Amino acid sequence: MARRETKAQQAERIQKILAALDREYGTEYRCYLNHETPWQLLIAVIMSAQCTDARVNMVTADLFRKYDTLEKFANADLKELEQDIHSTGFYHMKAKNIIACCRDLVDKHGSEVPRTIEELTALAGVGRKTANVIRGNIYNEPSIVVDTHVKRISRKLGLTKSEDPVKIEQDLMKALPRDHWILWNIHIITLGRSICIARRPKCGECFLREFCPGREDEG
DNA sequence: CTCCCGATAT
DNA sequence: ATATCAGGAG
Repeated sequence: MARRETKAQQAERIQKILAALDREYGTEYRCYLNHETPWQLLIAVIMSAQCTDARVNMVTADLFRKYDTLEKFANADLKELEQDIHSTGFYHMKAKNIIACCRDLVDKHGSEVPRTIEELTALAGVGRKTANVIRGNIYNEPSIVVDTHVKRISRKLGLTKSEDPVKIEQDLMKALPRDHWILWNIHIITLGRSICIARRPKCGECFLREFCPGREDEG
């Protein structure tokens, strides 16, 4: 039976992982979803569900020119918006949610994007993951975003054993220093897109290899 | 739990 | 053909 690593050992390993990520990717936050305003980011994140950010950016390039105000989204024609965002997938639900969400922003929030988890998740199409993206990116609130990459890679790195996003978020808050919470998400996405790819992870060329209990030995 | 769903890589 | 993509609603 494999010996379990102690708390101190794990803390030391995490420090090395964070240092390697900072060294490789830098410490400046960057957003992969193009936007100029908070409400644009909110709409982009709603559309990013089960869709690549590159695809969302292709759509928003035209979309944010056509609907250049929050009010235009709130008053958009459903069928027309469905066609406008068709290529992001799940377009019936996303279009419906975007309109309902923007109506709520206009009617109940003075056309501003709210700050709290409760207010954000009360919006149509906004779950915990989207709410945490807004809190971290727009309001600079320390928050852990658990998306598909964070879930997969945090599990591989042995920072959580859970499948539940809320539990993963809690585990990561305990494991990671608060000042790395926001950066963890974007660093792990960067890693997950280039090296720790879901279908075929390139463990042989991963700079976290020696710190990763989930690495696969390739022949 | 199921369903939503197109685009892309393998 | 199949897995995967900055998930969320019912």
